Amino acid sequence: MSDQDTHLVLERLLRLRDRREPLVAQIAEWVGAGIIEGRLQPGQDLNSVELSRRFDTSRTPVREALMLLEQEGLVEMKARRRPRVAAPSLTDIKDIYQVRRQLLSMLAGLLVQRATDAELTELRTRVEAMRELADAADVDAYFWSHVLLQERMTEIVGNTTLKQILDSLALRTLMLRHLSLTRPGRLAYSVDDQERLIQACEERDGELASALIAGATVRALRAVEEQIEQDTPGSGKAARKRRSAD
Amino acid sequence: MSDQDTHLVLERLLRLRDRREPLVAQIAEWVGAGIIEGRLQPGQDLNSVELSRRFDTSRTPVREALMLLEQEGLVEMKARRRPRVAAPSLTDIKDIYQVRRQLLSMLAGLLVQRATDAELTELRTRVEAMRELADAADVDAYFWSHVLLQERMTEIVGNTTLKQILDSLALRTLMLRHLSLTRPGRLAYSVDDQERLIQACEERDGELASALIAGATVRALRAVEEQIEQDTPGSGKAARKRRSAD
DNA sequence: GCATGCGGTAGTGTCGACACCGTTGAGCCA
DNA sequence: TGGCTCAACGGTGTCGACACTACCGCATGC
Repeated sequence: MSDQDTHLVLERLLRLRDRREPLVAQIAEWVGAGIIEGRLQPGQDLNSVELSRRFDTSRTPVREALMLLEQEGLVEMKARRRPRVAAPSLTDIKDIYQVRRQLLSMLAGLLVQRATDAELTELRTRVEAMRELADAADVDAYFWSHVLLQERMTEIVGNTTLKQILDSLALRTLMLRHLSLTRPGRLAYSVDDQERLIQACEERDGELASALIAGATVRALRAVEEQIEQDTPGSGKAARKRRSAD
Repeated sequence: MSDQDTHLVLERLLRLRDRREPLVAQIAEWVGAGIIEGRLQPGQDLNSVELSRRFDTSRTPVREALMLLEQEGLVEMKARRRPRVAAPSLTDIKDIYQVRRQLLSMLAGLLVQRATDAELTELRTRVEAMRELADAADVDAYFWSHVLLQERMTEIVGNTTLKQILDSLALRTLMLRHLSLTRPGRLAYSVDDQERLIQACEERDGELASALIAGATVRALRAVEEQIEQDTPGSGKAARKRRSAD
């Protein structure tokens, strides 16, 4: 998947289409993608003057873009302080995954109730494509397909509120998931989870689907935790996660 | 409960403390309270020029305040269009309550696990105060106490993400709840629900607590639905709820 | 009478400037 | 040397102005 597509996905997750001017959208996408891809480190200052120079605009649209990302939990803003890339603590991360688990299992239940057979077929096609990406160890492509799959599921279920919240939580975990999927073997596990989930949906077994997706979420969190442990032996040097309220 | 307190609650729900300049906070509180109290009707235009005149500022802080409220679902903004007071459709409302039910039942489960006895005592005290308000039919005071009670519960549980989402959903339903609690008998039902919930927590029965709060949410939705039916006989005159994407 | 095209108006998005505040580093004192 | 003060700097919040656009009423043609 190309950078072009990355921005398309971000545009959808941030609901930029028609909601914001293209200028603001462009900035939000660039910064958002930077955070997710790790180009911008957690805790790093996001100087609005510098950003406005980079995009050759005034600070007003930059500010607006940063506020958008703040809402999605990617950026932290305090009055009169420089905005920074969000640096969620381990506790924050666990909290996010806990809520996510609950809502995903709700999603699975609704999916079983509401998805048509045709829609399930479509989802299965997507998962099969993902299996190929996983086999090819194409982490980036797999990663974004995963996001798109989930977005499609929320669309099928049709609960706008649920979709918005899950999109927001997805964004928050994107940078972490990007890390965790890099772990060897994780891709295969992940695609297996997806396949089992689709199967349960096809068998119209809501309980099973909920349980499967909840389990997958727990495993995803565990992978992230291990990755963080590994990144910070003792109390690491640079990329150490800091409590957001410090 | 006075207007003063209303604004204090709003300040907390909108997380304005330290996050925004006082000027922005003031505008957001005024508009937010207006929407919740019904002073500003759903669908009504929120002219930023007029607002800036009212607060004797430029349009920049007004814009920022409106964006804050947009995040919380109280205001709808489309690029180059006038911001409007959100007018959720009946479907939207059902969706919100569905998600809310799920998260509240998660909250109840966690509350049972994590709340200390002292904290439960505190909650019980609050509920007892609420019963008095309900007996006195002091709708406004009951209404805000209810919001505060829930906010306290989320604090006790200590999951920041969960708290933020529930606060946001609470705001979205506030104007509806304000209506629904006005219905005769509703206050008594509501306080009964709260009392049973606390009891279940004291007995450390997570399943029961979850079920109770879920039931209470369903009843709240039903009350809102009835209220809307009543407000719009056939396809009412002024305050008819309109699809947000029209 | 009705649809269509066309200004005028009102309101939004962006800009550059300015005032205010947080930060930082140099100098000072103990 | 170590902690404190303070001033210069860098960056944020707000402002008023301007360009652009959605909206609305009007006129025109049929």
